[in-house]
Amino acid sequence: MSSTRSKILDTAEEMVRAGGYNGFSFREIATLIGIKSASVHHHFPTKEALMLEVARRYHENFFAALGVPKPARHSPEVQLELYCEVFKKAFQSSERACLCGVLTNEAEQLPDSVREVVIEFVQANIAWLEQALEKSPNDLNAVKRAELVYSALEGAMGVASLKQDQLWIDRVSEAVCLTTLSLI
Amino acid sequence: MSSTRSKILDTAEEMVRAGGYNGFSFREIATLIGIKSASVHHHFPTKEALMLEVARRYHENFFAALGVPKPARHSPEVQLELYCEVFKKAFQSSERACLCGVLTNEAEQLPDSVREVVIEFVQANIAWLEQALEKSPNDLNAVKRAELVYSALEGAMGVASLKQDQLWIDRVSEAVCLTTLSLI
DNA sequence: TAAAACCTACCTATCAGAAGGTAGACTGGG
DNA sequence: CCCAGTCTACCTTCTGATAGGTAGGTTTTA
Repeated sequence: MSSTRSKILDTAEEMVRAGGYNGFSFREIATLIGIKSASVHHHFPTKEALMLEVARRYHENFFAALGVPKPARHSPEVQLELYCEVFKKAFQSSERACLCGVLTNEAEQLPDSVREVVIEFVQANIAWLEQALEKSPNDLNAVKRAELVYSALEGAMGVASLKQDQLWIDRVSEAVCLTTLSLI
Repeated sequence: MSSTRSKILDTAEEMVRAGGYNGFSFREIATLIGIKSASVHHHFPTKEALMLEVARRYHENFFAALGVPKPARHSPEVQLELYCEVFKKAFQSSERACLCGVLTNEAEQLPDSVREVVIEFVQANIAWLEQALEKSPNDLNAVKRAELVYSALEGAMGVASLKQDQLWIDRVSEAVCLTTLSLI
């Protein structure tokens, strides 16, 4: 409940989403929240530990917003729209790309533990989408559809943050909803 | 001509694709090609100048592989498959994500000049796809289709490099070709 | 044609600043 | 008193960048 601790996590998340793992420093976080870098080390001993907790928290929040897929209760259309909504909200919260999307594009230089968390995020997304879309009538199997949807939204979020244009996500979301579920 | 110069560009490109703009240094490039960092500065005075030339070269090579879209001569299907092929080849060349895709996810911390080159790359891709797809029968307009295709392939390339799995691009390419052109 | 001037590509040495991280001391509330 | 939270002070390593020098080739000019 230490408010400093969550301020550190908030600031770190924003900075990673702005410039990646190599784009933030203990000193800068400290300055932004008005403490010294040694105090940040008190809460998170290493950069890897801090990054790890930021990534885990992001994962949790993301899937909390998403909920459990309910293929029995909601149509694929409805669930796909919900999925797109969560990406839109994630973007709106800071006008920046997905934390794990950013980390994905630095994978090779990431500490192993962080890369694993990112991979888990991807797999959790695919699993969610597979369940949500499995009943849609389509000659593409659920895995391929899921991977397309996830790739498209991550890509769209990156471009939206590059161009500072929320409409990119809106248009790609619309296109993804229309095309993904429209095959015979 | 100067082989050192192109070695620097090659090495820098690989390092950026591995870890972004903040993921490479003059010293590391120099060490990898067997010279001193001051000699890298002789060829490229600043990091921004080096990054700029790497990005411009990548843009050129990418569109050289793509060629000019020929909507009169080739069907949208054929051209979309060609487009996916170029992404596949770009991945295969180093098992890494698209240079501009990586830079997209660091946009905020990039020098302005570099960010502009990245934005131009995105716009050139959309323009190419719009031309290639404009004749496809579809109730989605060409812009939305183009943005979906580009977002999906950039996203897929990121995940493919994260998971070191070329099949991600193959599957997303297949899905994108099937769904994008299949509406009434 | 020979000397002077210049250019290219590298080098050594160095800088100031920022990075991640550590040790030890201070402070205020339970 | 204890201890979480913060501080000062510092270390080492790396960063982008600069100054100045050297060897060798080319170009200009007297």
